[in-house]
Amino acid sequence: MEHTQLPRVQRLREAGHKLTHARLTVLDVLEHSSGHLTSTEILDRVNQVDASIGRASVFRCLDLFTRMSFVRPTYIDSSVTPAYVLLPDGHHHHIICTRCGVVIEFEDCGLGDMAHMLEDRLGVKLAGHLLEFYGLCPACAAAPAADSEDD
Amino acid sequence: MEHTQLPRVQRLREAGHKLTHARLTVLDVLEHSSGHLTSTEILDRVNQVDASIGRASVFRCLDLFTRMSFVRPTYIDSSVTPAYVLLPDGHHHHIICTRCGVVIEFEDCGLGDMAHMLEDRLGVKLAGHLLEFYGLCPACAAAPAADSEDD
DNA sequence: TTAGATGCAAATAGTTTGCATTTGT
DNA sequence: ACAAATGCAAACTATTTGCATCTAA
Repeated sequence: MEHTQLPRVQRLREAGHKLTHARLTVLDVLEHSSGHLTSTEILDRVNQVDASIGRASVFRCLDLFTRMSFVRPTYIDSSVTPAYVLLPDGHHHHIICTRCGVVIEFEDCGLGDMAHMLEDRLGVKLAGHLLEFYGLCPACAAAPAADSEDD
Repeated sequence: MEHTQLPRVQRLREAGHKLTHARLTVLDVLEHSSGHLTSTEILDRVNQVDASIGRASVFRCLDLFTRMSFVRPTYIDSSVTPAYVLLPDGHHHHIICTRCGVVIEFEDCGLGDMAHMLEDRLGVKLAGHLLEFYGLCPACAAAPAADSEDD
């Protein structure tokens, strides 16, 4: 299992954190994910890769990564467990299919402008944003409806 | 304890839900809050008002209210428990101050256009979206830095 | 070498469920 | 009156902690 040496790894090191196997593995799992995983899913995938990594360590990683802004726990639906959204350096956001769960990423978002307008109008100083659309992916949109929709 | 007869109560009734004491109390607590409370805080306040209301009912209310879009569970910081943010009637989004945690709501978002463009371009069918900006509220932006920005 | 990080498993929290009873309509 | 909702308490799930050991630097 090779751990892609992305900037995040550098950031970890520069912040004085050891580049341990557990951390690299969790990071790897996150970076190879759709961008949205619950703690349970992460736990699961990490253990698939290396069953010797303890649950506690995974949570500790998640906590560290949240603190380092690698990731942000979010509530997508009313589920009990938060989804950890990997905060990308670049600006790509996603569309989550509410039926099959597929995540479609897109980069172009006009939010830079919007952010500036908000800063201007509200006096805030914005640093980042999270944009997610919910709906049906092309496949599910084409498939015959199975349940009621909500707007 | 009088329960302010806001539209939400009507909405409950119209959706065919009974206006029970538990529901009205939880709603009341939410509506008299700063706008974001954790389940534990809600539980707590509800019991302060009426200790006979069970925890389960509070969770059931929270669930119902989430489903009715009265409230949205959100992660403000990396805390374990979600904060239930009371959603105003209109379609709106928010800016979360990463320093003091205040939530500033705004309504105007050009996402309708963006959504249409995405539907067109990607073949998806969008139903909703979540937009959150992170940054500093006017007060925090103005205040002298108190601690390091990054750990 | 040495402090920081880990894994384990037990302890805690947070949330849900089943069911008899109560309550809103 | 009747179905929906409740309260209780037990069942569950998710997360954290203490501590001896291990490992990255």
